[in-house]
Amino acid sequence: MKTTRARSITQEDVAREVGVSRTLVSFAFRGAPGVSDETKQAIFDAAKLLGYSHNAAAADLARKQPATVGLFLLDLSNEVYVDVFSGVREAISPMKKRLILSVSHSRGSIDEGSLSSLIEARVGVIIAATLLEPDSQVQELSRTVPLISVTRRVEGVDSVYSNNVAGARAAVEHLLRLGHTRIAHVTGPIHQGHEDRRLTYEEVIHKAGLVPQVVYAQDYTQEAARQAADQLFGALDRPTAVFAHNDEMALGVREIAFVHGLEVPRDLSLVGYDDSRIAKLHGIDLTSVDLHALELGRTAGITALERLAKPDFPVIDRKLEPRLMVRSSTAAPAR
Amino acid sequence: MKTTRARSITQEDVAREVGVSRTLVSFAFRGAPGVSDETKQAIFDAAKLLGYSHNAAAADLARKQPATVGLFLLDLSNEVYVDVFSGVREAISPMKKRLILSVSHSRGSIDEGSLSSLIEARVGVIIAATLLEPDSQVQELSRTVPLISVTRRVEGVDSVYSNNVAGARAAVEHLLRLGHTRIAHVTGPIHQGHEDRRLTYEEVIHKAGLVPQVVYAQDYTQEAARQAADQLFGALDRPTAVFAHNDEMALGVREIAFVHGLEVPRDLSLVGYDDSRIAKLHGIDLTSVDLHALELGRTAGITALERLAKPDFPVIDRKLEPRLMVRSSTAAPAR
DNA sequence: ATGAAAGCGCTAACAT
DNA sequence: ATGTTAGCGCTTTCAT
Repeated sequence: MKTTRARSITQEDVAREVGVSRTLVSFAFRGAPGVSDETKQAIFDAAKLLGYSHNAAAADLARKQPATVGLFLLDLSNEVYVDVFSGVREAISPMKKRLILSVSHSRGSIDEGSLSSLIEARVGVIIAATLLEPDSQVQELSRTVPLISVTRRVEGVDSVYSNNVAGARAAVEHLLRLGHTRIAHVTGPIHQGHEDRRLTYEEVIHKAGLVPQVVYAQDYTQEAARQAADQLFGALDRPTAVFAHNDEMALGVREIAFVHGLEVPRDLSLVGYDDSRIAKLHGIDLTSVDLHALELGRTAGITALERLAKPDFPVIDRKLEPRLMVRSSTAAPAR
Repeated sequence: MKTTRARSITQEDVAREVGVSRTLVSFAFRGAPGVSDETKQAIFDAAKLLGYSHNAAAADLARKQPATVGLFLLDLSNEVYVDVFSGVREAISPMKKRLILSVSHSRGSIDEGSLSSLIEARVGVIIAATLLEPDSQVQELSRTVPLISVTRRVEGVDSVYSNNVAGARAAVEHLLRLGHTRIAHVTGPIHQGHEDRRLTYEEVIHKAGLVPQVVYAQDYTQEAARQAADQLFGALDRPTAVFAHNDEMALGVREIAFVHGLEVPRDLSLVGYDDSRIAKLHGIDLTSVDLHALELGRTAGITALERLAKPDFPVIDRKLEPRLMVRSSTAAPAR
């Protein structure tokens, strides 16, 4: 039943069928002015008849400047990135830009291939959420292709991000206010540009006259957090509260705490970050910092469009303010 | 600080720099035989020096048959599709195929654009999870480009799917065995090829001498389910158990049940479908049918590769068997 | 091992 | 309103 797909139907074929030049066909398909309604209709009819479909690769090649936005996402199983995607698409789809997606292969370490696949696709601009590379590499990349860094501010590079210092501060202060004195922080490996939450945690804890306790997981996923947090709950003076780098990690901590017989919030207060849908579920009710991922995506999309239009515009820097969402995963420590 | 990006560096530039023909450069980059190690090295060096990067659009155009796999995903906020993605990539990445992603715009209705964007990108094969179009349209599409339908069997089209009849039967029979007599089913709109779960539910319920109660939500999302299931819990003889089309919808039902003051499983037993990570969380513990989404993706990836290699091979049909995962969201009804 | 040359399907001046 | 023409950057016979 498979028909042989020899040579594909081209605009030339359509032109011949209608009896016009290929230019008209090209014009018609791009809605360019200067084609009579009559011929336009004839062209569309013939195209449908012949089964013509536009060849984006050829068009991209012929066109001088690319009409494509590349979106790099770190990890699809973290809902934040799905939200960023939705936001970007929302912002971009009204324009006639194509959006091509690239998802990182590695969840906690540096990833080369995903970015270069975008570059090879000759996108006009790359929106990247989240880059783990050091600033210098990001800056270098942005010299090759216009780049919008999302969820992370990079000096000299268009950046759309959330105020992580404010978010982390709100989270930790919330726990302090509840009366916790042994508050741990669970995070991923150290990467430049991703230290605000941890550093703020350490600072606030210090200022309160307490001792910070940071656990580094292998990456930023639920699984890694679960594994890393295990050590936390074996000791006698285990923490009574944990501030996790993100909701996924908070969920991992929550699972392993349960394995140790600890209930949230009775035995352990837990704060996440991202305010994902899961955090809001009854039975999870995770206190979390909302960084407005969808809005981050929208803003990044708009920024990308602006950058595409004005390559020489000064560096754009957009910071959103997060919001602590208090739920029942946090409470005063048992005494 | 933005440097002007005039004309991009081409193989021609590299060739000139090294003092060879562009053929050699092309050969070198594709690892084609017939280039001395010496010149190959010189070419790579020059490429790096000039900042050359391969142009995929141009290559695709010049190459006769495309080396790209297109993947269509219905909804990224449903973890099943993220798993399918992971599986597909896992299967495909060892080969040198590129993978391009397209995510549906509409979550519960038919979506034209996303598929055509894949066709316009001239992919060699499309893996689609999940297509909502009627069989006839899917079959027609598969005549344009080789198509692998995932999570749904379509006659005459390569299909990789799970046995939904067995899965739904296991789910409903589990509830019957617990003693439930008022079991409702919450699902999305009626689409050809997506009725196995509902039909099986109805059949099993009927055979048990009970009355089926089906609620149709606007699409297959948590939000839609929440909204649609509201009516379920107002009535006096409300169901004591709900079998949802998927985990997302089950979660939606769970939330609205809670709003009505119902606890799971005390007042309501709940069965989902997909066995996503959320289902496994402590506090959620959702009984669910595992359809092995990751494996579905892997299998689809392999199938796509096979189809690419042998366009005229007979239609491939691969069915996986699901598994009911019983957790504490289901219990005997209160009496 | 290396090179010359044709052409992939399309866009975009530039003509008419 | 319509047609002519010259590429875009690459792959790929076919020569040498």
